[in-house]
Amino acid sequence: MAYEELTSAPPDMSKSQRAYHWIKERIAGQDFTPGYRLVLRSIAKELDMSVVPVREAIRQLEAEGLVTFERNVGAQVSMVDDTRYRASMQALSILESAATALAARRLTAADLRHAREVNARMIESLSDFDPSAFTRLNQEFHAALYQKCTNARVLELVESEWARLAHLRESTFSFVPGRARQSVQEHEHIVRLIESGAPLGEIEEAARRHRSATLDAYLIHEHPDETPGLSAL
Amino acid sequence: MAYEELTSAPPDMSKSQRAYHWIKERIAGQDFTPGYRLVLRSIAKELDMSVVPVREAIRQLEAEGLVTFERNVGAQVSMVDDTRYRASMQALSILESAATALAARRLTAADLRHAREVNARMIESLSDFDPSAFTRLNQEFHAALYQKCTNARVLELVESEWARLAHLRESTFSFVPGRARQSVQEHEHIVRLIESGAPLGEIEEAARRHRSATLDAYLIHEHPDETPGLSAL
DNA sequence: GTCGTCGCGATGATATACGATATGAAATAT
DNA sequence: ATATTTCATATCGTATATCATCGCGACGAC
Repeated sequence: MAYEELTSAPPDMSKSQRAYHWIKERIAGQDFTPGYRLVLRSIAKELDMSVVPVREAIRQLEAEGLVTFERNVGAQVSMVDDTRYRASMQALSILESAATALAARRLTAADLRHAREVNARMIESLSDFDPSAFTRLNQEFHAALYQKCTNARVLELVESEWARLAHLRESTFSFVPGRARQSVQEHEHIVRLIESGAPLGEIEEAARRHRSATLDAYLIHEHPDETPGLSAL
Repeated sequence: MAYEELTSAPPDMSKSQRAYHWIKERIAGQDFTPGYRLVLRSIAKELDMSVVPVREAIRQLEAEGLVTFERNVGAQVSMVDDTRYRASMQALSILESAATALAARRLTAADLRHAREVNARMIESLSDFDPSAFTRLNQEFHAALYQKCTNARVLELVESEWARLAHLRESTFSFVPGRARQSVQEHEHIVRLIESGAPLGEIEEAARRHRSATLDAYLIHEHPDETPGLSAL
């Protein structure tokens, strides 16, 4: 295991919280991939603490859905079968579009400029064949739009859902030819709607359609046999 | 503390899970009201176990937002200030309306009949001046509509948000004169929409408007000074 | 050769013990 | 009289130790 103290230290952090963040980062960073077994004693040893704080950390992660715990067997990074992936995506779609609408009226000209700039860099990342950058920028773009959501709880839910999908962020766009470019156009469309002061309902609908289209593209590409339109709504 | 073994026992349940459910029920049942301090030792003693499982349980509840933990101080049932209450209500509104739409096509004639029956009992509870029954039936009605939601994740989120609001279930309807009756009518309207195979978008919108109206009624009644329409969307 | 059983090692689950920290009340100084 | 310090107590945080359970492989019976 290469890096160690990257998480460095808010020195006043309980061990259980340190464990929590450490594991979470490892999952997000794909060091621990779905199915990876989290062994209490090993992690405790690695972090130089006892097993109790580690247990707590893992329980928290379980409550967030990143980790699955089976009694007397142990914990592992959540497997994401296709059904769950779709479900989570749709939940994210519902929540994020609402958050975007709730944030729309608060976005300043500067915010919109920033969003457009990110979107422009997404186009560059396409020419550079850099899917990883594309994914990162995509998240940044969306965050820019929903960040100022007036409803703190909805914001929390959106971010928690994002975290849950983190391990497979990479996979979506790169697989579906043409979808990325279309996505960038839809982004511009949403920005225009916000800019023009369109009704919130319209903004929400556009944001949701955008996510649904992504999911549909994925589904059609991965499961051409199934009836499409699963992401209806 | 009066009752004890109501939770009775799936006898094969880990102590930490037992603690988890026990505390959760107490919160839902208003034995532990917001602000109540959860003392590890006391709970452990009460449940005849050590503090470790109790800690774990409380951490889980914290992750769900029912409990707040402060380091070296302890845990207490989450305070719900007004801002949070509204935020959670709105989140519920967004999620539940989506869940209802996602369930609509799966509801059978029997399901709809059941929903109507519950709604009828709500009217009775009004003549009986039984707000507690009204509240319970209200939840039952809504559950009947969203229960068959095709998206398991969205269903989870809805129920988690419900739990989070559980401690103040009682308070909403009884306070706002006339709202209850109007609510029952809106219920009937939603059932009709589902029955007639209306577009999902329309069903979702109706369900959301229904919840928003409830929240608005509450806000106007409790905070007549503020600008209404906060629940916009 | 296959199936079942027994036992051992790995790992989780829980208990107990001790140290750390916060909170509030009493004591003291100004 | 008030502010500040001290100290006692309640409570949490973590480590260590023990018990329970699971999974797997060896062995033996059929």
